[in-house]
Amino acid sequence: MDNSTIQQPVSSAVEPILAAAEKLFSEHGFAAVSMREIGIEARVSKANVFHHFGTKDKLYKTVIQRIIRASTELLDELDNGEDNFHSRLLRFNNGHLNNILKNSQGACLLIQESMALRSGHGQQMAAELLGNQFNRLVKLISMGQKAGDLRADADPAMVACLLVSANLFFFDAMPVIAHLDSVNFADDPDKYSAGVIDTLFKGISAQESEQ
Amino acid sequence: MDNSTIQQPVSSAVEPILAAAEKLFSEHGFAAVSMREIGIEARVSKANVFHHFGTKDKLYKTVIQRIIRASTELLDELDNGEDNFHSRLLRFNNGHLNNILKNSQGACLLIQESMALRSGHGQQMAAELLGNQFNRLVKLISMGQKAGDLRADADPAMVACLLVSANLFFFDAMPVIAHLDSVNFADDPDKYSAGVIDTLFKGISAQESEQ
DNA sequence: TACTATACTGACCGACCGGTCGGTCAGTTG
DNA sequence: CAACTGACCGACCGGTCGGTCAGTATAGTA
Repeated sequence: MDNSTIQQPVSSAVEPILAAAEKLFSEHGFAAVSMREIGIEARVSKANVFHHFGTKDKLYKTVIQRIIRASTELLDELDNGEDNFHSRLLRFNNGHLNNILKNSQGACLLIQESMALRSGHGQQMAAELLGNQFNRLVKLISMGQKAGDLRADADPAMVACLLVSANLFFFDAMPVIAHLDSVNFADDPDKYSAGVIDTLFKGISAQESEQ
Repeated sequence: MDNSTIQQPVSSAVEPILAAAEKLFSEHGFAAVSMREIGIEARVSKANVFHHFGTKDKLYKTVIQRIIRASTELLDELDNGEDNFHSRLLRFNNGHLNNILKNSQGACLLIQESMALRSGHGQQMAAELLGNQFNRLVKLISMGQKAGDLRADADPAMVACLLVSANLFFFDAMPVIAHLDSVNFADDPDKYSAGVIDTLFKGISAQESEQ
């Protein structure tokens, strides 16, 4: 048969279940979502969810691993290009932010997971992902520093912290901040990202050279 | 009687219940904590928890309001002092970070609450608090800008974003980042805070004046 | 045709949930 | 002394939880 459905890896129900679980877990957290609700969202019986994933924990870990895989794949596409340091950092930062915004459900779940929740269902997996992304950014910054594009006394890890934290902040605090009249970049991620890079490059001090 | 117990506002059980609820909610989230567990943690019967707080939702909102009150009180102490802009910003940022670290349970709860969880048990309260703190910081930065201590083309709200996000990032991602060998400020909040201010003031660009 | 493996379901289980109930007890008031 | 109050508890309620199981539907194989 030459239908458009070329391959269906395991079963037609697995993917809807994973999508429903990712949506509900990210919206309400692990404990607040029941297997019955996931089955309803995926138009499948609760028993079938258990049939495919065994336990609630296994389903959750599968969801997290799927998010991590998608996230790293998206990030790999950003490693190409040989332009100068400033524009490359801008591309990386913009891509990182848009990556977060694109699948906000997954990002929400990973942030939940990386927080101090001691239960740690998938905590170490999230930690590994964030660590990898962070190291990659630090390496990029260090390269720019050795090439002379970045002042020598700046700490690459500190710069990476400022960049990543700015993006995470945009994602999960901007809905709260947006209504303040002092903020005019709430609805434009690209503008925000560019502003972050610009502010970070030029610094905020009034005197041009103090030493 | 002139005991040391001068006044006990309502009951001897209310405070332990609130403390237990704040601890458990921040560690595991709203849905993952049962009223029975809160009672056990507070060494009180579950029925007594309901006696004092009515419902689980009311207890949760009480906990959040208590955190918000404590947070704003701690922040009020930072508004004094008339030193120059740089050191004042340093003081504010350092105080903000230490404030978060001091009652990390409350901060954890507020961050959970301000995230995209659509349920919104105490979301608007958390949003109000974050908005107030943010506005206060923007005002401080604007004052420094008008006084000439800050370059005129910088956006105060953007600078505030960078500062607040850096602190939040330290709080909830540093346990994950700390193990990377590129990071050497993980266990010293003061050093981190000073580094953030320093990097932000001087900028990261190599050329001293590009215009 | 019969056999087998897998997807799938409704019915069901014990445990626990948020919340309520009747009732005990110490302290206060008159 | 009785009357009353609020803190407090064990027992219980209807309902939902994660998880199991017997049985059906379906497709491939021989």
